[in-house]
Amino acid sequence: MAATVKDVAAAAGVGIATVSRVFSGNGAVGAATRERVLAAARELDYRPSAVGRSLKTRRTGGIGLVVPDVTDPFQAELAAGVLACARDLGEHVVLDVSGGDPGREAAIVERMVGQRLDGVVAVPAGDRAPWAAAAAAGGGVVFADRALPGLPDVPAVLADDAAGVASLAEYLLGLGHRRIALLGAAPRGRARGERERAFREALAAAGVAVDEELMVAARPARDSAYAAAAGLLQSRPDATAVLAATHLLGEAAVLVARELDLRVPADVSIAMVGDVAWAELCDPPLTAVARPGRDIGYRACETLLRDRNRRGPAGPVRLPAELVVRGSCGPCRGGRR
Amino acid sequence: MAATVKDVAAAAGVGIATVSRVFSGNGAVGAATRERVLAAARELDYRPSAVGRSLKTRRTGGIGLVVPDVTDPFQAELAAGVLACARDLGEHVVLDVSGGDPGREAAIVERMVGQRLDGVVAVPAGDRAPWAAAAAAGGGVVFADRALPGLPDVPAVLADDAAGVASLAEYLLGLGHRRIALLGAAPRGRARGERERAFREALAAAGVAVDEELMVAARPARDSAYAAAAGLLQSRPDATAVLAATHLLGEAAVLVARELDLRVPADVSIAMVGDVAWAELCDPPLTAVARPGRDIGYRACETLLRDRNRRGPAGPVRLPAELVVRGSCGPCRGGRR
DNA sequence: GTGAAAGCGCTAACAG
DNA sequence: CTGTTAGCGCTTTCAC
Repeated sequence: MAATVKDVAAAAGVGIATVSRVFSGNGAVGAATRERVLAAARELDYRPSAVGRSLKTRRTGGIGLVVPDVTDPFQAELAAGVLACARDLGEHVVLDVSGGDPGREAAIVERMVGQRLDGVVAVPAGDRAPWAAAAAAGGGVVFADRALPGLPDVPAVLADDAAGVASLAEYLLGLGHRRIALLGAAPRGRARGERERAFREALAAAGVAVDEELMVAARPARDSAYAAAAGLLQSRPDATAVLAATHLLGEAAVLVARELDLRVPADVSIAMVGDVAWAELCDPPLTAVARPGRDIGYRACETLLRDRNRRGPAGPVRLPAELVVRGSCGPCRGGRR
Repeated sequence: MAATVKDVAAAAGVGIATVSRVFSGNGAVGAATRERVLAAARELDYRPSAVGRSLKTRRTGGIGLVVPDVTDPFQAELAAGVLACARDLGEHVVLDVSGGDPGREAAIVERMVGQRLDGVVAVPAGDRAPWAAAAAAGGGVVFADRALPGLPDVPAVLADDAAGVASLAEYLLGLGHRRIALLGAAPRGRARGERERAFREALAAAGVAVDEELMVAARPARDSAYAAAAGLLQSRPDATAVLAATHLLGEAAVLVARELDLRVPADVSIAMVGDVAWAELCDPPLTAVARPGRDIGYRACETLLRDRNRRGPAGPVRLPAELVVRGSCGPCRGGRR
């Protein structure tokens, strides 16, 4: 049984309030008394209970972090950023993964609210209801990496993917490519994402017509990504460059290209959004847009904890994404056919 | 201000105990009364406070997880396993990263004990003091992925690296290699790790003498790994195979080999311990020993939560590591010189 | 500077 | 079945 203030007070021959003062730092305590208390505490191996304290102060000193999948390198970076900021600000972090499932996410958020965490940073799965509820319940919420439409009051910290994709598209265009495929477009009928919009705009700005068959959709899973890449590379040998919208899609493109014995970049140029560790290891190293996952996490946590009072800026914060040129893109040579 | 049992009780016209019974599930409540309580709760947007409950029940329903770096793919897998098990058992997880720094780790553990978590799963940084203290304070501790000598009472769930390295070494030996370098041996004078011992034993069993200059040490950081790999590959062109003890070292070997224009596996065979995503993406795909990170995490958490009572087995649990043969190792062709 | 007492939100006897 | 009561460990007035 762990020792309590009461035990320490008794052992030190003081009142419990004094013990509290010593450990919470609030209120003045005489030097001699303080020593006696500390000695008694050490003797009893006393550690203040965060639970008791939280009940009284109505603050847990912890925040929640919910991401679809910690195993994803980008999300792991983001988590590391949140953890770093939380440490700097003296908070702890309760982590949970949603698997991208709105139902699971809702349950997680509900639980975190019940835990009375000081707020939660999230890469939301898609459903806005749980977040609206959490915000209504008084818990602070900040989105990271992606925001949800229809929740303008929830601050968001995102990567500037529009700029990132634009610079990548311009780079490809500058290399002479005209038939550039986008791996990871929206399925027919669904709303276009930010990356796709930026891509289309870049083409338009260069006076290049969009070939809708080069806008390939895929679900965010390995098998679907692979199927999409295989379908594209096999059916359109005239495509001279592939811009993968995610690192999963980029991985699929690299794998399929190898399977098909395509030389990169001689037969086809490949680039992707999201600069993960293997980009530098594959042969040739992959050109990519580096998204600042760690910074996004740090900033999101900071926004949650520090900027809670001041009104956030109108619209989400955007952190710059940087084009990292490696060897996977070359001048356009007309495609293979 | 969040609603409390008292508010709900008043609104529903019942006693607070009844409200508690409805939400905690303990004790029977009449159907009609339950409905009234639920209605009142919904009306007030009431959520039971985990803090109040924890104070009373003396259980937080949460565990701690401390790893050196969530950004490491293996540790991320391990974390995912812990998270999965915790979810299955209804616990939440407080995550923190030590950066491999014993001081930081000690502070983290100390805090977690103060939080009255039900236990902690850890990939320990090296210092045993904080863990001894935590165990003494009554918190359960389970090590994952690596154990600390001198703490026999702390259960551990590890990969069977000895078997993994042995099978990898035998594979290389079977390919005819005799001058096999081990990237990631212990520095001169420090105790040999399990992987190194297994490697030496495998050589001995095959009647191959150990060339101490092929046992290369490196700190677990990218720059050090790279330097070690570069030093080895440049100074010993007669080495025909490299066994990297970690994925960081494997990465370094691949990078240096490319830098030096060595063909893999024609000029040198490369293999590593730890099967990360990029192993399949690099060219040629890397042969590796897959360590079951997720299972280790799951099992460690399970051991912490479920098996607390039964005496653990003597010695750590070992989960099998599996050799995944890809294209980076070929028959020995005598080295380059 | 220090102690006594009240109470944070909840659960668990114990009565009724 | 349901209400009353007594704390869980801590912080915080309020007196002294």
